[in-house]
Amino acid sequence: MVKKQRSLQRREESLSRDSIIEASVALLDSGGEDGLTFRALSERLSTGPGAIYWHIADKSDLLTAACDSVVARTIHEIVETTPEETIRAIAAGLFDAISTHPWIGSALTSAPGASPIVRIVESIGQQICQLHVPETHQWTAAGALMAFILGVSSQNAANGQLARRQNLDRTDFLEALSTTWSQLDPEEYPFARSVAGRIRDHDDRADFLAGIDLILMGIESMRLRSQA
Amino acid sequence: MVKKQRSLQRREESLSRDSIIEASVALLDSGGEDGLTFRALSERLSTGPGAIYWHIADKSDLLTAACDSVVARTIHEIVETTPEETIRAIAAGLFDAISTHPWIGSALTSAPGASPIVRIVESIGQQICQLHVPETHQWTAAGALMAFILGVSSQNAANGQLARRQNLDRTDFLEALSTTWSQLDPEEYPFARSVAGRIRDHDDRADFLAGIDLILMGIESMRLRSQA
DNA sequence: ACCTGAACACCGTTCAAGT
DNA sequence: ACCTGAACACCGTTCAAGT
Repeated sequence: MVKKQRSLQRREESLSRDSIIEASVALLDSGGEDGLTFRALSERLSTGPGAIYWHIADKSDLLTAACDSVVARTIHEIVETTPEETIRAIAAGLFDAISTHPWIGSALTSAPGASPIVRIVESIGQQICQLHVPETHQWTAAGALMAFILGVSSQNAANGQLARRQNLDRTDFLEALSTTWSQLDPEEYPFARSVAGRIRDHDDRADFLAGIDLILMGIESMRLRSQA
Repeated sequence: MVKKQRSLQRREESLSRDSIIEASVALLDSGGEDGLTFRALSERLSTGPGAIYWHIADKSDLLTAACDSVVARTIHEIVETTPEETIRAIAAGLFDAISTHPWIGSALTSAPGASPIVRIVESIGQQICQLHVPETHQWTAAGALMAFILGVSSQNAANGQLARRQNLDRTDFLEALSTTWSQLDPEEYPFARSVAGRIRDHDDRADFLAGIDLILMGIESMRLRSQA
């Protein structure tokens, strides 16, 4: 009879916004942006495509909600220490999350002002306040950090997706990119050629965190200057 | 007979990669990302949808090519002065270009390593070299600037598109965003609430350029530190 | 109130057939 | 070599009809 109760409960698990979002995240993770389809989704949830529209407005709503669920979890896991360290932790957490769920990158930039963005702004902004950045500069500092984090992370995720589409691993992909850049016209592309070698064996994540430190240094300079 | 020659010439203008890209940019500008369709494109070029595939690999190729044509034009227009000023000019030029052609933002992030990105890296990198940033840090500096420029510009463009979709102008949109943020839960979102007012009448472009200065300050700190 | 699934109006892409 | 346009295999979304 335990069995009976179990299967009864299971059948009572009706369609809900949360279960739809959970299934969407799974589909996006396994099949990328193209993997999320109302047909694939309804099949996975053993229902019809129309049923989903009772709980979700449209595909954009669905994508933002899926995005928000991952962002919320990521930010929730951050352990707060010093402001600088916490900002680095937020940055690294989002970088890794976007790396594992590459679809987040593009979903975030097409949902400005929506809840996932607000979560990120908030978590960064609270640390900016604790750094004693004057009120008039807080938005500049938080906005710059957020844009940088999302910008680099999305770019990195896009690299990974491109590599996967070409059936290469990360090393082979960077190798190929490095080779292409090193063969560019020396007259027109001296810089790209000169950094081509460095690209081959660089660590995107370390570079990213170095960029964060760069901005933190800039924020410190700004703070000092505005005090003078 | 002049007339005859003219119309003859005009008919001889057959389909070419360039004319396809030009038409694509026009469609993207007027109808956004959804406006670019092989059917709409072939109609505009008075041909069949299949004809386009003779000159272009697929839609992704088409989007990257359209993107590249705008980026190339933008970078070409930059007048070189001091390294810092030139970097600001590149940044402002790209910000404005992405503002006018909002579809560039998402197209750029989904085409990593492709020619438009290389153009941008190159133009920024050349200035970084002139700032006497040590070789080992050049890629970090150029990469950080690029990510920031593309990140903020895309975000800004996405804001504009969202506003347009809601039939609001920029002021009304920021007004609405500010109101939403000011009504957030004070316990959970103190920062977003506190900057809500500042968002209403801020200048995205000025904020963006302030962010660029922030990063330039960070690069200067990095350079000084690595010399010591 | 919530779900079903056929139907509608689209897509990108292919390909035999033309010139 | 280049173009045509019908056809294929999909989409997101709607909506009468069910429970």
